[in-house]
Amino acid sequence: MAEQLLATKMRKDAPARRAARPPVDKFNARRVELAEAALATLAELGYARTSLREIAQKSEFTHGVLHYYFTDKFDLICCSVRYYKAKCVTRYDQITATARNREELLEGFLDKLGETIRTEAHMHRLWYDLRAQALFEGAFRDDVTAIDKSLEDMVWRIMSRYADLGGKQPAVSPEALYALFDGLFQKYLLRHLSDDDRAVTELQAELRHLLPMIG
Amino acid sequence: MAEQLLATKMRKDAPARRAARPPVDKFNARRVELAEAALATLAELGYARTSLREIAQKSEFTHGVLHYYFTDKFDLICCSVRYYKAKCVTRYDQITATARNREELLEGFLDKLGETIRTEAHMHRLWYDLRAQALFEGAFRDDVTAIDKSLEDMVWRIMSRYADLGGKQPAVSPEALYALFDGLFQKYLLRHLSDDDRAVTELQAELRHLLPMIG
DNA sequence: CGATTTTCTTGACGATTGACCAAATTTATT
DNA sequence: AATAAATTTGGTCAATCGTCAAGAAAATCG
Repeated sequence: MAEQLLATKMRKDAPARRAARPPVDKFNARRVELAEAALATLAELGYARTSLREIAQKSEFTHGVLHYYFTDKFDLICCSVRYYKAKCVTRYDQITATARNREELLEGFLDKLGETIRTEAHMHRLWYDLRAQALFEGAFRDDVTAIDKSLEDMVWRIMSRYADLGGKQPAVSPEALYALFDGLFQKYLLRHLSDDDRAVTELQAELRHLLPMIG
Repeated sequence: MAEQLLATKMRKDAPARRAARPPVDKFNARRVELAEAALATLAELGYARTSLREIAQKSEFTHGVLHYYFTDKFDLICCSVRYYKAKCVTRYDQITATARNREELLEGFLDKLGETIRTEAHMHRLWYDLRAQALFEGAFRDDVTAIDKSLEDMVWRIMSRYADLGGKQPAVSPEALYALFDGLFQKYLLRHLSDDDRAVTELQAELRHLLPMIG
């Protein structure tokens, strides 16, 4: 899972012993544990109201330990964002790989989409929050851009397979397709979080109507 | 311009004299003035780092006056958001009304689009920031949803006219069209703010290729 | 077991925040 | 001009922020 990318802070004595086996990435394991607490806090409160003390409270440690594992708040949040990425981009791969016809792929995709918007709405809103922060804070831009690309690829894999199962080619570019999906998802996520019970169903209906037109 | 919508706080003696002519909305005029300062601050710093003192510093007043015209920070920001709306949604109406053929409309639209993303990038990123905040803070949701609808209508007016000039009908729903435009704009705005000089040109190229396919 | 290192807690710091208020000032009314 | 009302100032308040350092606790090792 490319833990190496998460290690932006090194323990002081790391270079001394390179082959020390068991505790090699106990350090990084704890970083990931704290990053998870950070993600949970960010998803609940949003970037603007997330403090280090709140994050620590969601973990099993006190606030001081965050500065032992991370150089500062940016380091922690960037680590969280990178960790977040890995959990998202393979969400539909199983369906894409196993679906045997267009119907199966479409309905499998819409099911999974509905499930994630219902059960992980807070994580999705966090993504849109962080992407907006990247418009202001340059420190987030590389990570956000990379995640955007991963999501674009993910959407393209689904659409390519869908078109392929119909012997067609997608009628739009990968970036236009992702823009469309992303824009729709964002809109219906807001409706869902506003307690609109029809939001998920109508998003699925919109996509069910849209996909056959695209590929 | 429906200033009434901006008046969420009333002066104490307002009900006493209804027909008092000149100072009727001097109160609201100052609210708007402060809302403009708030918008400028939000566009520069983002929601997360915008404080009342920073806003006051961008105005010609001190921070205490904000609590004279607004009940609290939410009241001020909501007022700013409503004020923001009026400035955006008519941006392309002139071109839509005067264009005499598809080419003229398309190029006029793309010109205006390029101009606004270049000169008003900070205001655009503020919009995406506030829309993300609405995912967390219910107090923003009604205003954000209303603005989203206004923007959807704006995009639909352009597309309808464009299709009409070609004797066609738009091939997608208004919401799908807006989702597509919004998603693309958001992506290229990030690129533009990341000092990617090709961002605006490539956004225009993408849309130049896309519009003829839609209507 | 004792020594050493790693990990974690605790409390403090300077700065900043939104909110609030009394007094000073300006503007309008009589 | 005198009075009243509206507006603005500037300071205070309690709360909270990120950061840091000193030392307790736990783990590791000779």
